[in-house]
Amino acid sequence: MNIGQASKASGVSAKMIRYYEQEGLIPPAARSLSGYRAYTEQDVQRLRFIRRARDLGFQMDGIRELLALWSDRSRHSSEVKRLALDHVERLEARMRELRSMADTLRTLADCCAGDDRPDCPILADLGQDGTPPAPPSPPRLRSPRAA
Amino acid sequence: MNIGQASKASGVSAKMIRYYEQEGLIPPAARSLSGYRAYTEQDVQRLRFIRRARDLGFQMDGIRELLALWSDRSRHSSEVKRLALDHVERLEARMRELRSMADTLRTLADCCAGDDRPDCPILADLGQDGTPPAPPSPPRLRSPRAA
DNA sequence: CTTGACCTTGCCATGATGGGAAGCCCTATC
DNA sequence: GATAGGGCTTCCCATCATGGCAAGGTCAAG
Repeated sequence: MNIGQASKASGVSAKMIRYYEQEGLIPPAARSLSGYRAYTEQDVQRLRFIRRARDLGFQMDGIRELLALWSDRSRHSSEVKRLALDHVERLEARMRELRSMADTLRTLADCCAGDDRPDCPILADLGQDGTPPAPPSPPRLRSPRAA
Repeated sequence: MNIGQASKASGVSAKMIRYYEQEGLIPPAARSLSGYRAYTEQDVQRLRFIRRARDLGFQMDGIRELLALWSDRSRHSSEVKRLALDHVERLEARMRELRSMADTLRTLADCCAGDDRPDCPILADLGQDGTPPAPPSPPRLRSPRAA
């Protein structure tokens, strides 16, 4: 099977197949006399594994570890599980970051009239020194003593 | 104010300040006789604006638009709001992607014993052909007519 | 004047991916 | 057998935002 067929069969672009080979994620492919890379069903299976892992948000290093465990018949499933759960934690940490951004922005947008006037708490906030939008802060009372 | 001070005051690294200048996000800084960049409070404020926007997950293009609106005194707040809400949508779309990955992985991990045996549904799933773990699909009936 | 901290520019690297060029190979069709 | 079109090869470049490093100029304090 040439690289084009392997690409279609695995869902990994030919470009990425060559890249994975270069990075050692897959062994160097066999070559035909004319230098074309030749793939077996087994190779394609490995590529599919990589694609599935990538779809789950793993990156090269994580995929490398998964592949190592995959081909290690004396592995302990606890190792795989730990890798997976660690990754779930990373994903969830990232989600929390995004949630925080989205919440902040949504709150600001809720305070924005969204009409044809220029006044906008979103820009006002971005242009401000501090970090938070506007806590309770009853805008400047008479005596700034307790500020 | 030299770039170091501006960096500290804005929370943007000197490296990034130069990069933003090169990319046109901020105007070319004034220069001292010896070629050092010189910043005013106003410049620092613009840098802080950029940093805050970046912290909210905007990238250069979005920041560029926000900056344009920021310095456009005839802007309509509706434009700003639209930008903000569009970005909230992008953030939430990304969160949904991550959620889906995490859920899939969590489900697989839940099915994994996590002991010292090698059997592991996580690896088994990654090594599989199809995308989902196991739909109903009663594998190959007698007549593939209707396939 | 020396030292050390700061600034300058320029180049390189990241991670995963795509684009494109120049050139070779294979197959089908005439 | 020649030609056309598509697939393959390698190599280089670009992304986006960021950091690192190196060589050299500048400044302030001692």
